[in-house]
Amino acid sequence: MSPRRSYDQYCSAARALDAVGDRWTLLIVRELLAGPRRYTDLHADLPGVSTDVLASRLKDMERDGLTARRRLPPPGAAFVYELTPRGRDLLPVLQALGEWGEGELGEPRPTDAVRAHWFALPLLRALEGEGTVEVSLEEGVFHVFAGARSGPVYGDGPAPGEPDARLVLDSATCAALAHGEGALADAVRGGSATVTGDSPLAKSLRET
Amino acid sequence: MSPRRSYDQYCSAARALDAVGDRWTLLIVRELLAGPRRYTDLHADLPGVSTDVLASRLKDMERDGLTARRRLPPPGAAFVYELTPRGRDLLPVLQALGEWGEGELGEPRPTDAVRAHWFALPLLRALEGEGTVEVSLEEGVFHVFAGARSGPVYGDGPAPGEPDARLVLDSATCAALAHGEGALADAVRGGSATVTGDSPLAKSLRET
DNA sequence: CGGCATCCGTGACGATACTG
DNA sequence: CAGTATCGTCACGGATGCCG
Repeated sequence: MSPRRSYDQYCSAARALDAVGDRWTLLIVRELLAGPRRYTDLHADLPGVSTDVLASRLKDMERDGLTARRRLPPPGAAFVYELTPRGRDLLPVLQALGEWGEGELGEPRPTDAVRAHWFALPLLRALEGEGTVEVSLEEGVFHVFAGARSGPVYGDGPAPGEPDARLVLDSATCAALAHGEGALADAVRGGSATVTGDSPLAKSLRET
Repeated sequence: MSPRRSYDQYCSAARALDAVGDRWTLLIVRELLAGPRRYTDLHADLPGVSTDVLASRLKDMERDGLTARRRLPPPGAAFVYELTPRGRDLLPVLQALGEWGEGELGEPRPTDAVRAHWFALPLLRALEGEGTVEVSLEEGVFHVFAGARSGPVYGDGPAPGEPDARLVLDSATCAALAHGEGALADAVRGGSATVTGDSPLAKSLRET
């Protein structure tokens, strides 16, 4: 079960760490920000987590109101885990961590796992406006819902329906995007990125 | 030593958790945001941490560039630990955690430790402008440096020198401040808070 | 006395195997 | 597919000891 080991400090940050400070918990939230996921999918996208720890965390998170367990309607009646609004509110925490962590990211190490939708978190900060953007990296395709107020924040694979903009670039450019001003415009000019679409969002992307 | 257990994921949030995801690490950062502290002071303000874990975390954090160990000039030549700029950049992470954690804070539990300067983190977000504010709670006195770009972000005890504003309130009001609009103005009107000072910062406090 | 290092019991973690 | 069971290992928390 969860932190029966509380810090026992009357401090909101310590209370937050009581709930999400355990190993893997925030990474599970990162996965669920992509929408409802099955146990096996979570396990596949969290290399290194053991089955019992994943099961234990999911129980804790449900008890603490971060996630809900729901049975999918047939066919394919499986269980999925999804974030509650309270759990979704952890997005700023993950963004702050991600922003800080970009300073340590560097090049991928040989031992590093990579998933395309992990680039969604830093990309989200760089996006102004609202709309759906589909992003194609060599590592795979994902999509982000900029400005979404409920439901998934991003997702794996192509966007459901026609996106407001399509982005084709390499992962290095995608990582650089979160950092700088004009990085995308420069990348487009340099040929290492392509923006497709005529929505306001696509236009603003070309100018950023 | 530190996370010899890396998540091994090419993701900036996971990298951040590699560095600061260990138990106690972020709470040590919270303490050091108040300025340089000695080992014994850290141990006193982090009830529950064992001596060896504290020593180990401080070593890890120094190795990872989050903190520096410095010898104080005589008299009283002791070692102090302080944040590097890189470590200070974790402030947004702690603020995001603190903001989220306020939803779980509630009333102090009998087992909870309390330190006055733990209220500085949520208060900082509520402060517009720049300047020094001295805050007096029943639990003690602390001060915050709003808009500080280097050096400590807050501190225990009275402000060094004359603050731009003085605040007298109870901890419940202080906790409520971070949440709402006009909370401080209402508290002043209701008599549960007092603002002293004629600086622009004090004026803006009275109006917020 | 401040600043750790050592020892020890308990619990959390990671890997594998197994079951409904 | 979705976990539970088992087990070895390591991290944590508490106490105590050492050393300047």
